Amino acid sequence: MKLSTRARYGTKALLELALHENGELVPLKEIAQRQDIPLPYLEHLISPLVQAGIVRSTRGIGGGVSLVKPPHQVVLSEVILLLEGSLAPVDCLNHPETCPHSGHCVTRGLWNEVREAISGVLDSITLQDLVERQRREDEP
Amino acid sequence: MKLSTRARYGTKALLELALHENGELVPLKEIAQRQDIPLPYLEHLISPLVQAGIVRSTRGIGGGVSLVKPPHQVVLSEVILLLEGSLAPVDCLNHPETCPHSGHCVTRGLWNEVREAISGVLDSITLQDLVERQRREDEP
DNA sequence: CTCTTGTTGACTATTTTGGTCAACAATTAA
DNA sequence: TTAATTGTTGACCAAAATAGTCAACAAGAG
Repeated sequence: MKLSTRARYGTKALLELALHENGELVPLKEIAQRQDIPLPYLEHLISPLVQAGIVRSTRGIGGGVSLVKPPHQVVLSEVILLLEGSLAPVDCLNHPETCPHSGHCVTRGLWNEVREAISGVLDSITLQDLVERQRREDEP
Repeated sequence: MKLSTRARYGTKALLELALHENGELVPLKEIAQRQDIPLPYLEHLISPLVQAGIVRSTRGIGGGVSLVKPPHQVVLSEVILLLEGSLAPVDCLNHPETCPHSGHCVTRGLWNEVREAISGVLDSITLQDLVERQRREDEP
């Protein structure tokens, strides 16, 4: 039940972007340094975020990446789903056909409740929430 | 964020035991067959459950395993914690010393909320609940 | 046109997971 | 007491997932 580094790194990278409010471009190199992420690995994490329309990018001098939407519109469930592939703790929730017992499996119902609990939390938190927590952490 | 087969198989095995109410001994071979678990693998899953006092075992002819406590006293969080090693989606929750930022990391707080959501569900469900769901599934 | 920065795909290394095998211990029945 | 049965343990192995690297390329800016 561990989160992959993709999800962890990706979340931290987006938080970093959200902290640069005005849609300012931030070079991947800077994100990599500030969040301790290997640059070539970060490049692979950013790519799906760009394709999903969460992040936009510009190349060349002064280039970098930034959020497309304001932080309060980026919900974490969307992010984790994208980076992790799924929020389900077992495959049979997304692909019932892979298990012959899906239709009448009691444990499957259990894992479904776990998934809903996870989604519930991640649906309710946005990048803006993380930004505010960070500010509270930094200043008082 | 996938559950290991250890946790999935283990839960199914315990449910199987809970369905044999009276503390009746069930051979591992039977559990393995009914739940589609490789027998030698199941043996390794049962072992920690025996050591944790959740299951007792008897060898020899007519031997097998059974629950130590009645199903309503076996909480799933205990089981999953045992088989999975942890309910935390990231290691830094259990071992803050492994990450230099633990003390002031915003994402860590987020993952902690996820863990609490998972625990909340698993704390509230016992083997007896699963048994009842199974009965409801079987009979009407 | 060259420097910088992002993009892509192939590749590799490491770790985790899932599973097997064999030797052994305990229990029961013949 | 011996043989069959069933659980126990530890070593071992294979496959898959994960994490990470490298190199070639594309596109902007000076």
